[in-house]
Amino acid sequence: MKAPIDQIDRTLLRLLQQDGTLSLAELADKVNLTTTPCWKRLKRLEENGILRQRVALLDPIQLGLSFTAFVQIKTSNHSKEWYKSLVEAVSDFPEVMEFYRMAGEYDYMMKVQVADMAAFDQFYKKMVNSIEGLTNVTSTFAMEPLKYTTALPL
Amino acid sequence: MKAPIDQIDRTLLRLLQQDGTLSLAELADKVNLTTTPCWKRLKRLEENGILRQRVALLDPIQLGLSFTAFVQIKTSNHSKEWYKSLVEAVSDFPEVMEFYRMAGEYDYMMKVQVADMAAFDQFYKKMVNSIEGLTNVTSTFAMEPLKYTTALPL
DNA sequence: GTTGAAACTGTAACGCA
DNA sequence: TGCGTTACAGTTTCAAC
Repeated sequence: MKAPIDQIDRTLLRLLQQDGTLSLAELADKVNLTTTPCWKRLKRLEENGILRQRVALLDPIQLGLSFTAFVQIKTSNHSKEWYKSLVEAVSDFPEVMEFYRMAGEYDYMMKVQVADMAAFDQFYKKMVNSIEGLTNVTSTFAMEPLKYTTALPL
Repeated sequence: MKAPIDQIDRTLLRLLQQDGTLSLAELADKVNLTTTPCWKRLKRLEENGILRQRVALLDPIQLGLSFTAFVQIKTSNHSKEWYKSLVEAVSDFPEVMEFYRMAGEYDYMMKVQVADMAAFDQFYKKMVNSIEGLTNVTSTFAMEPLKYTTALPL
């Protein structure tokens, strides 16, 4: 069940997180296997959830969603119930692309992707109004994206 | 050359950024087209760079890379040359998954993905030593990832 | 790890509105 | 110009070796 990941698996993962269109034959070739054993490895990686999903990445600029904001939150309520409702509420916003519970001064941080400042303002009001118990909310804005990758450093 | 994106295109993009394994026939079915026109739309979206790439998303936990840090940077050097060398140097670190020039107190922010605090410390030293002109570097750490998606809110 | 065969997919030429 | 029909080549999937 819990088969360890060897070098070949890692290479396959590295290749696929860079280019998900690689065919089985191409992948097999790059790791010096034939298609079947390569295919079995991929199946296993999918079953184990190491290969979580395959997705298309889109261009935020051409789609008019190039405004990135980071919202940091402080709260005085640290109960489990409040936490659960917060996570649910925030996760339901499609504009929130990342959300973390943080160490340090702020309790939570989220990355928000929207069209422009006006759209962010709308989002902000919507969010703050729908969540009780926030003692401090502060936003910072990205002026220019310099790097974005989904590839883990394997 | 610059064909506008209609509702069908948007639906295709929305579907593919959620699940990149959908076949042409499935996609065509969901937007009430046959495969050929659907295929032509996808080709056009790829050519225009709206559909930028297809990738596999991996599980950071199983790969032992579940430590997320945000590093914020201030600089006194705002020359173009320094900026260029900074962007290049930082982008070359595979641990840096996101990097932004920011408005507000800090000039730059990056998201760093590594194994653990020890690995982060190593990365931190490596980075700070390889970049001149940083007047202030501060790091905050994620204790728990609550949401992560690559899907733009279309 | 290999072979090979069946099912499915992507690709493109061709007509039709 | 955009869509549908059809056919062919390439790919994935998987059983048997």
